[in-house]
Amino acid sequence: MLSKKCQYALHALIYIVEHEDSDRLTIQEIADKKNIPKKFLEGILVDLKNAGIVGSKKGKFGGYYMMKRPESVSVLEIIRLIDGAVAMLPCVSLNFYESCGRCDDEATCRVNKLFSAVRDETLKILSGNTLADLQKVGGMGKKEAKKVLLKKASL
Amino acid sequence: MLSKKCQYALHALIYIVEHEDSDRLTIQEIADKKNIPKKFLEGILVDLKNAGIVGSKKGKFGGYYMMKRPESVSVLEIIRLIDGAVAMLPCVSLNFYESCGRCDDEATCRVNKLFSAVRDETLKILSGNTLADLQKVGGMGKKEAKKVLLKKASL
DNA sequence: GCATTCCCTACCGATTTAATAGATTTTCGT
DNA sequence: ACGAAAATCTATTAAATCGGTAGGGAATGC
Repeated sequence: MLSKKCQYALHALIYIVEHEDSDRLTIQEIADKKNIPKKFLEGILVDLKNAGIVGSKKGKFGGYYMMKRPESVSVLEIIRLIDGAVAMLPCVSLNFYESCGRCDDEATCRVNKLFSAVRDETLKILSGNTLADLQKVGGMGKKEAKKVLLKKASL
Repeated sequence: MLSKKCQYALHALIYIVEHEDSDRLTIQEIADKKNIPKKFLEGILVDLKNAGIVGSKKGKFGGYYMMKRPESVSVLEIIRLIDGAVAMLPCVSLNFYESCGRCDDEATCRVNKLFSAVRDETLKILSGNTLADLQKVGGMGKKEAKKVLLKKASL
């Protein structure tokens, strides 16, 4: 499961992308519209800012806006930023690897093999789709959206 | 991430399947061989027993053994039993659904669509492979194993 | 009867999660 | 210069979860 923090981050980002025209969005507005605790969202946006994904302006008429282009921000990078590992086992994680301590040889470990496969399939989808891609599937039906999201992922 | 408990459960089960010939395996032996805290493993095996996956015998020369056939126990069912939801969001979980409270309509929610796709791909692999399938990929190389695991999953 | 083994209930400490509080700094309009 | 509005910083908290332990009880075989 993604943490609430990560879920909030994704929804907040999508909201920001959706409203790129209105050039400053306050924490308060995002919190209200997306039903996120304001103070909690505050910290999330700082993380996103430190990662260079959004920018901010202080003071009156300040607020947040996209820094990177939506088509260059993958969902994967948000998850890794906020939650860390995506893999279901530490010993198959690419970015947060740790030995599991149970198998003496990972190359022959059956569990390792299975969850490596799961990881690969998951990463394909999460790295292959950006905030911009999510915008596009907005109006589509379930089936069509899935097809598009998976096609994107197989590149 | 799977919990340690779930990782222990999978490794323990695989060990039991691998040693089906020696007809009783004690907690102590499994704990030693798989490097799992004995007392912790105790509780795990009770869960697996209550689910009808393994059986046990008390007293001297007692121990654990497989109750269900390895080819009828999917990895998915172990995970659901021990950890619960597999999906990355509560609102896309089939067995542990909860509303996320952020989107007013799940049918049009972009996040929901994306993680539904991830869930589908993940479930295909985890439900399509059993403890017996894991045995088979034991000796294979990475590439070959992956191919087999994914083929199994596409049925 | 005794050793062995599973089984049950309870507990514990550390960490993480989700959230809140309060004070500070920056910025803008007037 | 002033005041309102906004982001920012530091600290704290309450609750839940995780990983693990303790200790006794119950069944079984010799």
